[in-house]
Amino acid sequence: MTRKKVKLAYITNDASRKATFKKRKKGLLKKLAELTTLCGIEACAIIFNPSNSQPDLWPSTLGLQKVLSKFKSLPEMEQCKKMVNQETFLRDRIAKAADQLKKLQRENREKEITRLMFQSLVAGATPPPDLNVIDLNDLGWLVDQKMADIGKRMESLTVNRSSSHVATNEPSWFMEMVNQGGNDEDHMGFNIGDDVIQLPSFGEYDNHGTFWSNNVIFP
Amino acid sequence: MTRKKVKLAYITNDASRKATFKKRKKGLLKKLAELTTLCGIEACAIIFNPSNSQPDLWPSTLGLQKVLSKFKSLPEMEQCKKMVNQETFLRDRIAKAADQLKKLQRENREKEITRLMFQSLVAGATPPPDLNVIDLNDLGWLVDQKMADIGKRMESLTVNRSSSHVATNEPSWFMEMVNQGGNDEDHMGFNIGDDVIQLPSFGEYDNHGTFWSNNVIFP
DNA sequence: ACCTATTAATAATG
DNA sequence: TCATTATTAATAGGT
Repeated sequence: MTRKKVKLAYITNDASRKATFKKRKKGLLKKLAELTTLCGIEACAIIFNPSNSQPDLWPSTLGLQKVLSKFKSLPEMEQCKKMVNQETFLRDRIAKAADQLKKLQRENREKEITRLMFQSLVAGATPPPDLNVIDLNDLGWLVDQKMADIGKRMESLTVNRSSSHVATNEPSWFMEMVNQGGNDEDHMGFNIGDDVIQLPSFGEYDNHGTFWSNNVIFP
Repeated sequence: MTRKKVKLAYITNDASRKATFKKRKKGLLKKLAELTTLCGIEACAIIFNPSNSQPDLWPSTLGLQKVLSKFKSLPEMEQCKKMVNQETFLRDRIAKAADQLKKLQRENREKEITRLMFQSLVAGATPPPDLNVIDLNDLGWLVDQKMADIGKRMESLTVNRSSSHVATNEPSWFMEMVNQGGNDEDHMGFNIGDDVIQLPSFGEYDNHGTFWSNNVIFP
């Protein structure tokens, strides 16, 4: 979980696997200790270690025995309830990944349409060749949104012309376009001659009730 | 582990404890699943849940039984070896905390003496009233160090007078004093009239073999 | 339940 | 192996 996002798969390299095992076992047992302390519960763990023949146990043998006997004293039916198995975990993980994928796809779609919009604004630019109905719909929606934002902005400027403080109801994407400072990463842009036009990123701050077509495409 | 550093103690508030239990149990089991996958080992956990009577188990009952029987089949002696108990964890944690305390105390000492040094440099400043022998020793040592650094810096400037690139053997604390840009936090300073003099922070970059008295005071 | 600021865990490296 | 550091993951408190 650092320097690199680790793939959840058996680590084939012996040294790495051993090192990871050591670190993660330590971290896991620490977590378990914290859980029992924080929540005042009983719990135990048995971790077999192929290179040691003896398993790592937590908590001490006595505590472990206590938990085990308590567990064994439960009727079988009770033991099976509330069971958490690998399948549950995998389903959970897949669902999460799918959610994130969907979110990213929506973001990408938004950025793509935004790029289209600005591309279309450039005088003499070749029109994007392959716009289908869905693209055009989204593009139209986005343009409407932006125009509305600009309208609000103008109104705000008119109303607050004499006041010195910044109006609070400005669309943030507009502010981002105005304030071009800061880091250039993640920004889209295009060139006209030697001028670079910075486009806003329309990220998290652009939450005007998104209604993108890929809500349908990726339900 | 966020928004606030949590104290490792039983959570008395019922709702908080329940929420924490839920979150942490989930995290713990995820870690356990990862450990088994990454390292190709067998492990299990039993977590009793006071509000549910049924314990949370991992992995599925079958896997758990397998691990348990494997464990029970070991001779008692083997079971006890490699045992990790709460005392070990507490000792570990205490040792770690003590180390960090020591480190911080050393850093504080260093900053304090540095502050003294610069205070003493101000013309007409009232001399700090309660300097004992140890303080004076450290102060003298620090002054010697800084003078040596300054000497090196001057030499470096003399040697490299005509070259345009920055000499690499400059003491970093000196560079920090010269380059006053960036954030002001963590810097010490004092005023003369309306001028603010920024002092360097002597943090991690000031590792000229520190030899502070609190090495003795806090062994 | 979800969010995000913050702390904790840890992969890679020396 | 141990320490460091850059990065990701877990999660406390709040909505």
